[in-house]
Amino acid sequence: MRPNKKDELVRKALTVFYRDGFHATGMDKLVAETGVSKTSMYKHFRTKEELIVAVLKLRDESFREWFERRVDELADTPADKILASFDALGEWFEEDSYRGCMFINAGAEFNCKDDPIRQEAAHHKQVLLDYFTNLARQAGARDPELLGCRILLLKEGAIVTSSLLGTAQPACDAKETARILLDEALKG
Amino acid sequence: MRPNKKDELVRKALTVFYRDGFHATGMDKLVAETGVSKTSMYKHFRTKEELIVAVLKLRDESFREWFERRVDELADTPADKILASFDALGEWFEEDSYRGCMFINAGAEFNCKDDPIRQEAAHHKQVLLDYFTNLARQAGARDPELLGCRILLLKEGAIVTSSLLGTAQPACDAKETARILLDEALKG
DNA sequence: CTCAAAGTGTACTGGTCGGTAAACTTTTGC
DNA sequence: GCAAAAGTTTACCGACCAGTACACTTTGAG
Repeated sequence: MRPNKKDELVRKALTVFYRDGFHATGMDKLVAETGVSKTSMYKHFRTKEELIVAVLKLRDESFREWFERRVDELADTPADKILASFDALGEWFEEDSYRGCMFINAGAEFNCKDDPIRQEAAHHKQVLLDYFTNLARQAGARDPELLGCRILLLKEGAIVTSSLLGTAQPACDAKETARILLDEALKG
Repeated sequence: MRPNKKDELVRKALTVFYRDGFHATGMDKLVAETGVSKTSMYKHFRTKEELIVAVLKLRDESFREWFERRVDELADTPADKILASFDALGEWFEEDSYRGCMFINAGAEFNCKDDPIRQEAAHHKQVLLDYFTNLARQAGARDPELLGCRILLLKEGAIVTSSLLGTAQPACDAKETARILLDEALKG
């Protein structure tokens, strides 16, 4: 149970930060909701910012792990995986606890360019871009980097729209749009 | 100078909220940065939330006014206006003060479903959706609602991506993507 | 069994939060 | 020119903010 308490803190803090936002979540609330004492928190993380960065690192890891696994379950070929990405997103949008993308939210709250929190968010998007670009390459797209960019645009757009309008419909719209882009990238 | 002080307060508060975020901006900072006394603020707006809603209403109005005017300057036909939208966005992304979409940011900070701030954000996106749908209809798209949705997805995706990655490039990517969607919606 | 690491509760700091009270000055309409 | 409306300054409220100090208990490895 040695490294568990720290991980447990990060895991529980993730839930609260995602639900209520970063600035709106004080360390006192975290103490109340995680059951971890404040003293212990500040033994693991020197500042709230350090804790948030740790939370984002966990989120990056666990989201991508879930996402890529789900896509693999839903489709076999690279081209189908690209389309299935939006089915996976749709499932996410329909969760009760869905609150948009944590990295977009973090970027909205911490605007300073060189903020490590913001850099963590940028990193997450970059890794997802690479994921889509790889799928595009494997699918035989004419310009994999370009198709990857476009798929990412659709994904981010679908997240923001579904979150603000409170419907999972954008996932379907994005999927059909992706189909058009995929066809265009594979033809000729 | 009767209605001016209130409008001036909202206008200046907009700048600060956009730059620093909503929760990170206290009323005391607003007093310091706007030159309007706190007493006077609370005479116009009963709560901080009311002020934020007023700020968002102004933002909705002024952003759309700027955006639609700029699009009209850049293109003549409805189809070209859809494409020119992304040129206008690109100009916005390159402004030093660019900090992403204020409504996306507001939605990230205020997550409660029935929060008036969130509803204001949803309204803004809905009005922009209508704008794109109208352009799509005028352009003779097969399914204007569908094309409108897709253009909106690209726009939101470009905003989020450009904001987090700190480059205006997504505007170009989105424009070329929109061209493909437009062709698809006009052909046959 | 023992000792150190890891965890705990409680109380505290100085500063900021959103919001209010009261007494005063300026601006405006008639 | 006079009253009301709109503005101001200053001081204050209780609550919460991030972060610390200290004395205490639990836990795990040798």
